Amino acid sequence: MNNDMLIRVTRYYRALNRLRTIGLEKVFAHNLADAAGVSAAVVRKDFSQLEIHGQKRGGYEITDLISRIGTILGKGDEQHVIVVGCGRIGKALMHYSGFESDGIRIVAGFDNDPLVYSDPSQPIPVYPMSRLEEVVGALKVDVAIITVPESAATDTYAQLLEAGVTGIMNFSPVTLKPVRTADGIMPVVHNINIGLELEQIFYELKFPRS
Amino acid sequence: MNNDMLIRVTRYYRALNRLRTIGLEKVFAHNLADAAGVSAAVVRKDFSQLEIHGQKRGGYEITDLISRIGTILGKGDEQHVIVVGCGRIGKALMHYSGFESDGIRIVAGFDNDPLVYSDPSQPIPVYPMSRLEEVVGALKVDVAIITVPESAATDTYAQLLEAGVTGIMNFSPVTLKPVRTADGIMPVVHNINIGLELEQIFYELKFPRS
DNA sequence: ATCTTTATGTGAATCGTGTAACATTTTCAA
DNA sequence: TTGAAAATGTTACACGATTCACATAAAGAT
Repeated sequence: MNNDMLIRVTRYYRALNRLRTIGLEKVFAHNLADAAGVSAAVVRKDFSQLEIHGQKRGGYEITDLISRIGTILGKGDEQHVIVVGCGRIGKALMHYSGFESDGIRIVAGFDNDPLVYSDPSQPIPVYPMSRLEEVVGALKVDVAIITVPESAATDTYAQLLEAGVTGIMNFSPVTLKPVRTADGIMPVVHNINIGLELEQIFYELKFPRS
Repeated sequence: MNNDMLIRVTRYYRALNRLRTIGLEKVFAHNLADAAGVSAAVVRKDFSQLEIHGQKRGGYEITDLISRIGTILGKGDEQHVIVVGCGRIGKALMHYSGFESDGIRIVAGFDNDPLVYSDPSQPIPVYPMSRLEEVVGALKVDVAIITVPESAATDTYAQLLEAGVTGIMNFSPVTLKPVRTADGIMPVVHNINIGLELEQIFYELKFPRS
């Protein structure tokens, strides 16, 4: 499955869950198209490739669709994440409650500041970086969010790979590049650069496309 | 200019600034390619389309390149942004200092909680939502970051458009769609959905592509 | 029963983008 | 002065993804 398609399918999945809670039972291609911001043709094409079939004229049954897509997306178990770098942004993410509905749970934080990692008021345990490998091994975590300062990002990235964390969401302005590890694993890295994103917005406002 | 290309060009721009501070004067296509995580052919092609020309065998002069790309990207004046929703994430962004080097400044926050908007310890003034239009007009802001809870996102979006803010970076899990306004302006909306991003990482780990 | 409407599903056409190959130009060296 | 090496710049190509068009099937209406 393509990357763009993956995003769309995940959006379909979310939209379907919302529609189900409202009480709907059937859904049409153009509904999902609206929800995901694409055309109905794309939805049908996606489903065609995924071998998902609806009823002609009747649309798709939401319940079936959810379980079908859920399987494709590998849903099921709760997925565990750690936050490395518990400054303001890191703490904000640790407090963020919106992940739960996606089956994602933040299980630990890491920071080198004793004032942070020994603070019992945190809702989630925070450990010093020296315990990274130990905790990651014990909790079987393989995805981490990096919210350390720019200067520490590269080192942190290396330590995470060393500890066996192969999924990374990086909020630092440094662009981290995936490089196959010694044990032949290609890490998955998503770089989210807020400054870059804002710059793009300014550019698009200044030079509108259409 | 393409969206992907815009990202690359912005990356080139950043890399160039870093290289200049180090003291370099010339740069080659493959240097920038490394910095932006693409191939050298892409860099040359980008420059070709932008009508940026280097010296054969000599590469590109960094100073020229920076001013050239700066013009293309519309750099120059400092760009002002507001943060709407001053919860944990909003406050974290208001404190974040990494924007300055990009010429971006957060000039105000908005929140409906009096405990927040009357707190003088904030580094940046926070106003109640009722003063949105007034402040936006006075400060001539046209880009906002939305960090309100999911339930308030749609309303906030409408209020921002109403106030004349046409560039939006949305951190709420609701996907906001750009719709041409009454005065014929097409807003620029970037939805950043952290949960979605994490889900993608889990998927890619579970079903590796290569 | 037949006709119309509605929506799916798929094959073909189109569009855009990255890649690769190569010609071109410059520099350096012998 | 000639040749080799290094880097640019452009053209052609291949691939993928989206859109279009249309066949197909079901439901409802008259």
